[in-house]
Amino acid sequence: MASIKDVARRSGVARATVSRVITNRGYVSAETRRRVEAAIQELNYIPNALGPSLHFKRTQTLALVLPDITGPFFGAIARGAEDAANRLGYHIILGNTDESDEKLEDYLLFLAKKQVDGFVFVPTSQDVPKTLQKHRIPFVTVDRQVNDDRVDAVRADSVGGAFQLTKHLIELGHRRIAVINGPQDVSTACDRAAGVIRAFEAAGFPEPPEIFWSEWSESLSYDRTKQLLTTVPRPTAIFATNNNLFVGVIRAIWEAKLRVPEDISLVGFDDIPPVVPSVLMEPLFTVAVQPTYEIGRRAVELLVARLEGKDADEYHHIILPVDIIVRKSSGKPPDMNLDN
Amino acid sequence: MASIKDVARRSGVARATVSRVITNRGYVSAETRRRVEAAIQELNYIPNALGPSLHFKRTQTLALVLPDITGPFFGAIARGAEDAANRLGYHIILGNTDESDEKLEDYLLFLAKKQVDGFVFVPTSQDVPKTLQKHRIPFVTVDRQVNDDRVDAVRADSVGGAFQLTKHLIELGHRRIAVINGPQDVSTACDRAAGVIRAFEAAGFPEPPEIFWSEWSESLSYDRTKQLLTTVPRPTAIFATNNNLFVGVIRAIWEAKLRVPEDISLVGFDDIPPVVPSVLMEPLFTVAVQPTYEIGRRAVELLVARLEGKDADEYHHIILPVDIIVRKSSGKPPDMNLDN
DNA sequence: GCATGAGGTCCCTTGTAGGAA
DNA sequence: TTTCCTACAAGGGACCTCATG
Repeated sequence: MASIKDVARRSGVARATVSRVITNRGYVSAETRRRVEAAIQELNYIPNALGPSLHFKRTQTLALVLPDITGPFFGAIARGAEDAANRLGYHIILGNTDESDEKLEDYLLFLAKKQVDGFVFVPTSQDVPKTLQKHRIPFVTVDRQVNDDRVDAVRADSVGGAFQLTKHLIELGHRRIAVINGPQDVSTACDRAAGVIRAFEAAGFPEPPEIFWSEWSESLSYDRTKQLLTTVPRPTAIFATNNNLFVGVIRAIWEAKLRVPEDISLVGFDDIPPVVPSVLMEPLFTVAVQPTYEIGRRAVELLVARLEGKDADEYHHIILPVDIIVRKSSGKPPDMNLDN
Repeated sequence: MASIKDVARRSGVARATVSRVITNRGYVSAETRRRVEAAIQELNYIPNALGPSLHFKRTQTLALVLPDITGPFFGAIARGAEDAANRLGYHIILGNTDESDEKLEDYLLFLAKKQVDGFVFVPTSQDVPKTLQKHRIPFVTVDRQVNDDRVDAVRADSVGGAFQLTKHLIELGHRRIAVINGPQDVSTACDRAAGVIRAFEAAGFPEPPEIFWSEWSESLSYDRTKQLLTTVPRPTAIFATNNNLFVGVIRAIWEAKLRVPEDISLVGFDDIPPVVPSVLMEPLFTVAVQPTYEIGRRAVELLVARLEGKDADEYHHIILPVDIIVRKSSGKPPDMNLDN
């Protein structure tokens, strides 16, 4: 690989002059510039970015570490992040944690060694990872919160989304609403539970609804829902707090041959991916949709702003609104007349 | 950020000694090692990988450049690639091209400056990108072919998949099969057309089926299918050669209120993502499924093998088999009795 | 003031050569 | 001789100072 030295020799100038040509700084005569550019062509010279990185202590590289790039939710976040990074002159290194704390710490450490300028990551626990804490590397959390306010964070309004969905069910007349939720140590699950509870309080109900905590797992959700359908009286509506859980619920409902929404109403967080047009799905699902692409985009923008020293002392929590899309999976409860 | 120099000063030894402690090479007394390790702790020292990268001309970083990380096909490829890279001690920088030649070249050039060790990319045209050709940077193409055999490549068996699907339709009795295909300058589209033609030849039919070339676009596929349904006699089966096209076909069929497979049979390349369990979809689709995760994994393994100098003169074309999953969207043609 | 060259320093780490105990 | 450690160069580039036309 040709280096700046080779170009200098070939064009008969000093290294500094080549540097001046490339960076477009300082005085360079037209003739010299021509000769240098010719040498660059002939040698197929590509400037080595490691030099400047070493010099400026900047690699123009960010790390994006999330549970799993496969799937529409984190996939779209990644795309939003990559687009923003690209626009701002950065590149993105990707890491998948599969929700493992250990894997997350591994990535953080290795990528810190590689001198990435900052991290965008989805927390796998409530704690700020040690590596970041110890080494004061800039970062932005996405999707989930950590138990420290002095961080930059971008996430969707889980509380609001859950509140709206629940309010929607309540307004339709539902009282026995079951919530199939994620793990208790993940902030999005807690927030969605909080939104449900708030909606019940706002409606003046004395008792909060039953909330089932587990993993973000389709099969656990399926099992739980099957069990739930045997209780008497049966819930008139089920709220699944993410995509995976929702699928488990749907499967169980389908198998029980219940009609939606005539026998039971369903609402969920995160939309069904649009690959299969919704026209194919009966019923069409009422959901809260998170602005995934925006989450990724805003996270990178926030991180880059911090890297460039804006608002050095302030921490930003960006909470993006979710869209409530009311479709056909939610309707009046079957026992409305009995209930009231 | 503390550097090796700071550690050396703090522990009262030379830089090289610190290096020996870190890399576990050469002679270091137990006492010196202890002192150095203490200093590393106290200073929160993280070795800067830019140093070794400069020295060894290796960054342990690969680039993955594909059309769009969003969506199940490239998403799974990315995951397979990242897992393999991680296992082999590499990291992955991600780029999205949106099928643009220009964006692809941009990424290649910028990432070459960053000294990535090699590229895995999805070609956006039949030509090997200039940057790679000129600078002899190792690379592996995935999914699509380029018009040069002297490259490493990993892809699924499009010809075979299309052959099998078509054969399946022919065996069911179909003769008027329409193929909704991608652009003529993308190898996967050509290969799938070739597979269809080969199946017709194998069956001893004099005429090949009608193949409609366009973009990988849902809406174009939708338009084309609507038009197609007005022809007399109507095709008895449609083969959509990728996911997007398939969705367009399905939409058009749905709107025309045709029954599948009673009125018309449908087969497609790439499965519908499993987020919505197939139990929800009527009918269940007959498809050729590509081993996406494997494609990504094998591509990175192949690239790393080349980087490490194995088989320096040989080029590997890895063609992975596709799974034909026969479900309910394909059946006997409605006019079977008339036709025969 | 303009245009360049020469030379050095810095960024960080590693490998080699060689000195000292 | 063996063990332990230091000094130096190299790797690629940016930038700065001086000096010289």
